Amino acid sequence: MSWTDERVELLKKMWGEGQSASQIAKELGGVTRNAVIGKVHRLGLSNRATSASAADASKTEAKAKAAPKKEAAPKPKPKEAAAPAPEPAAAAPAPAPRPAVSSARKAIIPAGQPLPPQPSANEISPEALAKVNEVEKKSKKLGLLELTERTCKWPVGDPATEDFWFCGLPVQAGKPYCEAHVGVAFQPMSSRRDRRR
DNA sequence: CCCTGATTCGC
DNA sequence: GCGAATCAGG
Repeated sequence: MSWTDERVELLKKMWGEGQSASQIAKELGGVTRNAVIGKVHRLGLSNRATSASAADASKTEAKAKAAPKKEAAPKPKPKEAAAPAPEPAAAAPAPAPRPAVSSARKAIIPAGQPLPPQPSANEISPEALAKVNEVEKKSKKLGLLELTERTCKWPVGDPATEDFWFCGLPVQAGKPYCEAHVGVAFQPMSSRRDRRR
């Protein structure tokens, strides 16, 4: 397969939509994700706000620091070495559905930033709960000793009885739970707004 | 081990 | 230009 105009267009489209290289490769067919990534680079469209790229970006920067950029180091007062970053949401893990770009090195963010479909990541969606309910049906019912790094560790049932097991479904990226359970495990905001008395 | 993208380098 | 191999990270 070659990179015809149409295929490139589809590549651009999907990449812009935030699809992963493997997904794009699968959709295109006849190419591997490596081919897709390679093409993406050659096309010049690269940086997309992703965790991997972000982490790698810092590495790359450190490695090939030839660009004459000024690292802003505003430290007029050498009193405190480390600036205490205000983290009000310490209690809530709150995984941002939209990973904001840590810092645009060079205005690389296109104007029409295509955001991935984000229905409404707020509150606990009934769908998520239903999903969990369904997941529990086909959970692998693993025992504690059967859990591995990539098995969902969501407990199901009553630990005091025999009706207790762990979900055990495959997790993906370093998360402790499967997709469904991640949805209910991490709830950015509580349904309670303000405690009023 | 599953996945992600980034980079390299022979073709 | 292409992409497999490799690298680096979650």
